[in-house]
Amino acid sequence: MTMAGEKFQRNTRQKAVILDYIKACGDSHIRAEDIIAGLEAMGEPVGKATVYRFLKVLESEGQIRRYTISDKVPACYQYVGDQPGCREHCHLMCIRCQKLIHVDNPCIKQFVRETLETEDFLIDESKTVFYGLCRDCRNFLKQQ
Amino acid sequence: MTMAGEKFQRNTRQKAVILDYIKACGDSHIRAEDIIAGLEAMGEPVGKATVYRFLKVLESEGQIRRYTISDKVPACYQYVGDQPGCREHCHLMCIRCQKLIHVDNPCIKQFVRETLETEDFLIDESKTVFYGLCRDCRNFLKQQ
DNA sequence: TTCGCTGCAAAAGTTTTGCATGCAG
DNA sequence: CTGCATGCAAAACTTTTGCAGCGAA
Repeated sequence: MTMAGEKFQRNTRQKAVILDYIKACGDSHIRAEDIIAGLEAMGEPVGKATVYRFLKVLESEGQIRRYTISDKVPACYQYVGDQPGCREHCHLMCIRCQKLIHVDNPCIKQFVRETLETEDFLIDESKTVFYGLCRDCRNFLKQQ
Repeated sequence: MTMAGEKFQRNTRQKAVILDYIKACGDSHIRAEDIIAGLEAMGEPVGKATVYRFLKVLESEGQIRRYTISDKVPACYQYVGDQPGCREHCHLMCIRCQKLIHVDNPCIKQFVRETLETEDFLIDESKTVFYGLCRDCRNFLKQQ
């Protein structure tokens, strides 16, 4: 018997190794291709379609987060975990070195409140990524 | 004889109608496909490759801005004009209906300033997309 | 007469889907 | 048994590229 909105999920070797692999990557951002190649190298090959399908499930469950840095680069994924507290902040990402910085700024909280009032739009702050250039990369580019 | 970094550009009918079309769209975001279809409908057909190639040129010149809202949706373009920065803004996107809303909020400007000071991180506000649910979609989900 | 520009088709590259088979429950 | 899951290949889709011919300067 399944609940209304969610589909019953079977436990398979493939799902287990995919999730383990993502968890083992910690804070770093990995692409679907990394998972496929990594599991292949570990002697636990999983089909490409299976990986993409399960990534969608994990994302909809909130277990992982999907980042679209740009459309020139494949999407990246990151393990979030079950603790809801870690979702209450947004991120800065450097478009050059892909460094990720956590941000918890009152301006953003205020903006989220205002947007709900003025636009009637409920922002999910945890999905927010600000793109730009970090200090190191700006210095590097200056020297070019 | 061309300057160091820039390539000499020839004036052609295609470039003229493409740029005119983008300008005529004003503030709205248009996709490459919109331009191709629009010009086709106007009796000024331009090849797909030509459109994409010229869009890249216009973007590198700063005449238009390119938005990658998500990789589920094609890139959008907008005319900027001669005063880059004057239309700097970010976006709200509904994760259910994919509606896009323009936002020009002082909280965000403030956040961008603070982030440059405290994190030494230079945010490109125009690349920012806040994801969430619009009023219509929240009402729809409530009724489920 | 240059040599950048155009347009078509094909390629590139990530993500999705159809379908036959496999296997968890 | 049931029917969701898997894996392969093909498709879907946006964007890029190769190339022969065109045309602006």
